[in-house]
Amino acid sequence: MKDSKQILSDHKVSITNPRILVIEALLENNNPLTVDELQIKLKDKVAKSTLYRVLNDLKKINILNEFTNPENATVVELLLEDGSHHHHLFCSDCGEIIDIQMGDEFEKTLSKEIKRIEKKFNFSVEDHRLELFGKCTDLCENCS
Amino acid sequence: MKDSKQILSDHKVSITNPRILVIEALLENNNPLTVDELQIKLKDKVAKSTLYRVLNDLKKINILNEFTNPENATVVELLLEDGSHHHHLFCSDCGEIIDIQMGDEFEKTLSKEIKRIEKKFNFSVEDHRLELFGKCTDLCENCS
DNA sequence: AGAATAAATGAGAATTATTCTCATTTTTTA
DNA sequence: TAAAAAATGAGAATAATTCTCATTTATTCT
Repeated sequence: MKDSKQILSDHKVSITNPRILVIEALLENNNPLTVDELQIKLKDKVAKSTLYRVLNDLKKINILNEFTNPENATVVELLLEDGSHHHHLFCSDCGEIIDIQMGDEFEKTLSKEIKRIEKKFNFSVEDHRLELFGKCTDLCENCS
Repeated sequence: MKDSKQILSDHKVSITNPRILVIEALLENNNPLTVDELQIKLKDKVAKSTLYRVLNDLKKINILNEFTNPENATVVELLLEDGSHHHHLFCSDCGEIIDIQMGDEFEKTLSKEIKRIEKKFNFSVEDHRLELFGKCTDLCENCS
């Protein structure tokens, strides 16, 4: 597992306990967590206000990805290596969020389409996000 | 323009002034609106609590699509015809949100990938959403 | 059409998520 | 290791959304 202190010093921000704990909580999970879930994991270790502040700090140094689940709750995940472009799969039964990688063919076709959209709307597209919604069929204990 | 009363009666819900006003406000715009923008449009016509209630009513009858913009503000749009599958393009300068249609090739490649993902994660994928983020290059008056 | 019933509304209170304030503590600087 | 700078915790403040309940509006049933 990556070293949270190293991550912080690499990004030239001070190394504090709350930051270490938040990063470690996020590293423990392979998949994204809602702020709620994170709060529970860090109960009695990091104050709520500090948790939000630390999340904003991590956003500022560009190692935190923030988005919302289908219920519009905020979800966060660490983004450590640049080469890890991925998307998300949401289960509407148990709420689990899974990181997925799409094949090269998909990303290539998407790039082509993006070029078309850029011309059509005179836009410069800098990033994209794909979300898949469904149900995890009887794999997980939450889904009866 | 579609008739808001017709829409409501088609869905067997009672026809009330606030509902008509909300639907008309949404019909006026071709593109999605944040709840904020909608609130401003309906100022002094529909109470805030009623606006939220009506939005929930429209969600229940499946004619409202709700999502969030990159700042996590809630965005809504009417979904009237079933055949209008589309995605969204967000401008980070002016906040505009534009409906976009992707070409057939893209949607076909995506379907293939989705099948692969379904097998890999033992999931049943029911829906998907693609979001593109960028800047509208000097087309709109908000973007200097 | 009109009375009775059911549903929806408005105003503001309650709730929830997030940000802010400020006195204290921790980290960094040198 | 002392001084300066930055971060923290606790709770207050703010913002978005939902809830409550008395009143109004729409629907149903003759």
